[in-house]
Amino acid sequence: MNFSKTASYSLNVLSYMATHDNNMSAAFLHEKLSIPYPYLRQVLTSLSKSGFIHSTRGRSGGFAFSKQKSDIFLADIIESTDGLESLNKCILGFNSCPFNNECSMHKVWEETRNGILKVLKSTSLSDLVRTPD
Amino acid sequence: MNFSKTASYSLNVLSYMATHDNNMSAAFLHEKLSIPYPYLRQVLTSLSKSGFIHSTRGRSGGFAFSKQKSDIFLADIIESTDGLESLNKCILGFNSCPFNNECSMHKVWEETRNGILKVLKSTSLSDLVRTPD
DNA sequence: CATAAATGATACCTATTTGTAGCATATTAT
DNA sequence: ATAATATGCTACAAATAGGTATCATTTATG
Ligand code: SF4
Ligand code: SF4
Repeated sequence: MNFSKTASYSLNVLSYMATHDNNMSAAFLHEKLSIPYPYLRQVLTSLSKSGFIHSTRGRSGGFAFSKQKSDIFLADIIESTDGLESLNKCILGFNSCPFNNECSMHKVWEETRNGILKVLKSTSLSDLVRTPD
Repeated sequence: MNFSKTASYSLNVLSYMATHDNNMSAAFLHEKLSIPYPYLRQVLTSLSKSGFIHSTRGRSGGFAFSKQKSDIFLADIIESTDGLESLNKCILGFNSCPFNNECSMHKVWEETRNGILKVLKSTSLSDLVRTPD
């Protein structure tokens, strides 16, 4: 009942970058966020390939946003890592529903997941900014 | 962003049993729910050990509820499989929050997860019954 | 130019989850 | 009694997720 580590690390990295701006190296992010360095490298590469950020190589290289922070929504980040399909499954784990979509969980779960989706789709990285340390 | 297979299978099995009553064998449940038979066996044993159901061995054995269906809440089932702690983590994946618990996701996520918890804690197996096939 | 500091790419290892197999034991029908 | 049909137990295998290690390439700086 939570996102994968990869998704969490991605949110973590991007939200940190969004609130501190400018170019950041993997080594710096590793130090700040305590994400295992080699794993973090992979996550950053993958975020680059997804188009959220881009890299510059060489001595003072690192990663920076490729798009406006206001154009990157949390749902985009989850979509690129875990996918969002899981939010459309029966919470009881049935593949074919024996209750004709009418058991007492159905509606309430539908509303909950729509709520989650709505928040993820309407919150961009620029919306997160509050009191960064 | 969903429960483990073990948790889903457990919900699936128990909700099926709740709406069809009486003693059921693993073989029968396997046929009805298409859960891999050996895995299902393990799940059923584990649900027995958790006290939701009990088994009787031998030729006409199988599994039946040990408690009133109205006393088994979905939250109990999730607790015994995946645990519920995951619902208390920062959605952005921070261990120590750099936003002083004030980023724009915090409150909304808190409300969402409290909503999920509330539903899981207030829905018992007997509440599920609707139009079983 | 040489060095240091960065990413690109990729192969590998480890832990967890999911799924399989087999034998022991219990109970019922015949 | 014996066979059939159950679960108990437990070891193993496969798939996935999480994490590590290495070397090549790029670029700024002295
Ligand atoms: S009605 Fe209940 S069992 Fe059927 S799909 Fe909806 S949540 Fe699942
Ligand atoms: S304020 Fe935001 S980053 Fe901090 S714990 Fe809450 S959700 Fe996580």
